[in-house]
Amino acid sequence: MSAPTVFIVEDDPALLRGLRDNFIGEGYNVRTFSNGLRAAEAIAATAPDLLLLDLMLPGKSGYEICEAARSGKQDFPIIMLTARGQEEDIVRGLDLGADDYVTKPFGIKELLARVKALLRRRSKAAKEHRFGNFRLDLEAHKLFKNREEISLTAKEFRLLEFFAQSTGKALTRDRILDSVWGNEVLVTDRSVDRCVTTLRGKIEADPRRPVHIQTIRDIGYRFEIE
Amino acid sequence: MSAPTVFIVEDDPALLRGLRDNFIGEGYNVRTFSNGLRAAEAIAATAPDLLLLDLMLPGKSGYEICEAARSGKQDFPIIMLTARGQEEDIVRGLDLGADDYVTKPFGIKELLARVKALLRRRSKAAKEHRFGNFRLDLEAHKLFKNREEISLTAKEFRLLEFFAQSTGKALTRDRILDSVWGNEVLVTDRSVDRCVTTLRGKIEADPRRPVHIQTIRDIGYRFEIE
DNA sequence: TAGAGAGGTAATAATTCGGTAACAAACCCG
DNA sequence: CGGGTTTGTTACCGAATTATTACCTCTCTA
Repeated sequence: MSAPTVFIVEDDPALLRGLRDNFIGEGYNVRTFSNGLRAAEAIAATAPDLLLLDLMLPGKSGYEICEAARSGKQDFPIIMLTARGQEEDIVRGLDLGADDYVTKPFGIKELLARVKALLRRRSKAAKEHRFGNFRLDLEAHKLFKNREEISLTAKEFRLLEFFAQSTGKALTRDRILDSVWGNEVLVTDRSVDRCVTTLRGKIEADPRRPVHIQTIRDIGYRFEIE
Repeated sequence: MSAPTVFIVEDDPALLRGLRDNFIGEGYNVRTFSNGLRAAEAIAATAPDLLLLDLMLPGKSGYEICEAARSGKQDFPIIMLTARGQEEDIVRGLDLGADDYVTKPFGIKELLARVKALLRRRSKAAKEHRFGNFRLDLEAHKLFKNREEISLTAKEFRLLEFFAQSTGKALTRDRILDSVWGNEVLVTDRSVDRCVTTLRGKIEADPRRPVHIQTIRDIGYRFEIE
């Protein structure tokens, strides 16, 4: 797993350098910007894993960047940097979808801790899914029941992965086909059913009474952790 | 949609009262605790939507509460309250799974903004309708009476959804047929009645005296929250 | 208070939907 | 190529849902 990429947007050169050095020292990949417009472009091109954002910026305000980032498909955590006492700014920033903020002057340790917490939250979920006494390891591309490995075909794996990341939500067959089968146009609804059947055979104690993959008649399926 | 419930754990009585008043003023449901043990019990019994947690507590430390809450199945945001300058505490708290912290003394507006941001993040996805002590979860495609799930057929669900999003309005059978049945032209008015009957059986305490689905003679029906 | 019209509902019938077995096509290895 | 595996399709069955019919009840009005 490669180090997370952090974008830092800050117009005070001294502070920017200090931040960069510290983050690099912690092993992050860092890109720095002192201009809001540039930052916005870069973000649009490739989303960072986390954004550290000064609110007062030349070029484009932190608010705009924050808003733009949130309105798109990208979803990465944002930490705002503000001067002390700008409560209104804070409220507005959090309203726009920032995840956290730090007031200047701040302790670097505190900031690094917050960054770490946000990144951990994020990445923890991405590596594996747990349900019942199963563990779906996305990195290894394997499913375990307790310690024992259960072999899955590629389709089954992708279906299960999709289910797991949509836990608790009703999913129509169309939605499932879109996400799991993609644009292989030639596929019927019943293919989903069939794949569900085989999956159930592997992960349900009693496939007649499924616990994890529940069918919602007339709608589709819903995956439950237990 | 009912107000979120916030638990506040704080041993300074003056501060606790101030917090409670402010949160109630914002329309939250509030439960306060000055003792860690009590708080932990209450949390185990019913999870709040958000927890405001002082770290230094009699009975049981904030860390323990935080850890316990995180290790269980419950997943609600936690905001820690700390005295200024306890950076180590902050790091540890965030590591244990807290989502945010505020250092005392803090501005109440700032705190409220953080609370709002965390709750919004959480509830963003959860589309639902509430009425009486029912909750219709559109995403999961489930109906709950308090904690208990009530099973609905697809038609019943769509009918109820339509009712819920037209709360308080008189609805003719034609209108209902259009919206819920769509263009399946072959359907009689009485099918609506029939479906209403079964729905009433599931959500009305006394179906003879319906509270939620009221009939308007000569017109149709009207859905009421209570 | 009787009668008419409207809604409620039980019973029944029709229909639709999902599960799955069996077969076929595609794919993937060597 | 050729066997094995995966994946998709078809067809059929059983179960659940849903519509209809018919009858009953209630309410409003004259």
